[in-house]
Amino acid sequence: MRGMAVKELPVLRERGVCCGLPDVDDEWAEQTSALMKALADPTRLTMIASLWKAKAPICICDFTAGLDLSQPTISHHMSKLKEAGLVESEKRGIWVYYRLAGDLDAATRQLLNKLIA
Amino acid sequence: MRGMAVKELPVLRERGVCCGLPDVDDEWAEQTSALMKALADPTRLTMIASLWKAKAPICICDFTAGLDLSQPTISHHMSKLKEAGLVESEKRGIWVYYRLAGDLDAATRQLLNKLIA
DNA sequence: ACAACCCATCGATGATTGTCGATGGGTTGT
DNA sequence: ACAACCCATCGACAATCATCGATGGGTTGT
Repeated sequence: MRGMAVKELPVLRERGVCCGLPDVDDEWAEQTSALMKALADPTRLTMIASLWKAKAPICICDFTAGLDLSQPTISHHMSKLKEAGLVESEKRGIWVYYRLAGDLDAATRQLLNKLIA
Repeated sequence: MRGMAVKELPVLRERGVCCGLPDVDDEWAEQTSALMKALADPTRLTMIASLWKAKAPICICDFTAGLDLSQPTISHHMSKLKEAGLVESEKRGIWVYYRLAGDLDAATRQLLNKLIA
């Protein structure tokens, strides 16, 4: 049975004619790629993983102190995660705490679970 | 119990001092973000989803015909997926067929499963 | 041999992105 | 009131990226 599918690949085939592709929803692709973009950076992944593991809000000052990047850059990355709907923020005095968004849909949660755990 | 963690967020806190962040492996972040980058495009996501659903090799000419992009662009995207280790290619006559990589690790497979299904 | 076709690569271009310094609003302690 | 601190935003800059036209190697049918 090994390699059976490979053998069935047509060597002769009418030129200029395409068979159908499986249906893939454009909107799904657009939304999902937006989520992937939000996670397509080591710093943002580290932030998300930290919040995931901590299971508690984390002051952004801790990221600024712990990650080797400037404060505006840290703020910028967190802003992207917020824009993607992955995190929420809460101001306490002069500090701002971030946590995973409470209304994360189950699919995204399972995705992060596979990704991080 | 609701909101308990929030109430415990410190309003007073020694300035200039950071608590520890959860351990997040740098190498994990780097590798995972590379995978996310490969998936952070609607066209590439559509390609991966098509191959996933088809469970069979697909001629790249079908992508060129089905997706509204130039042939070099399609080739470029598929090349990125190949570089990321997500797909393999095989030449049959004048056609090139692509399929999901056979040596995809279980974690990546589960990830794609959550992502697509 | 030749024309037609598939596909990868190259070079160019406009858009997006990651990063930082500078700035300013908001809060706290003196 | 004032100084010190946290943080978001702005402007700038280099790097990366998505896209396309042009080109060329490889394959097939005439």
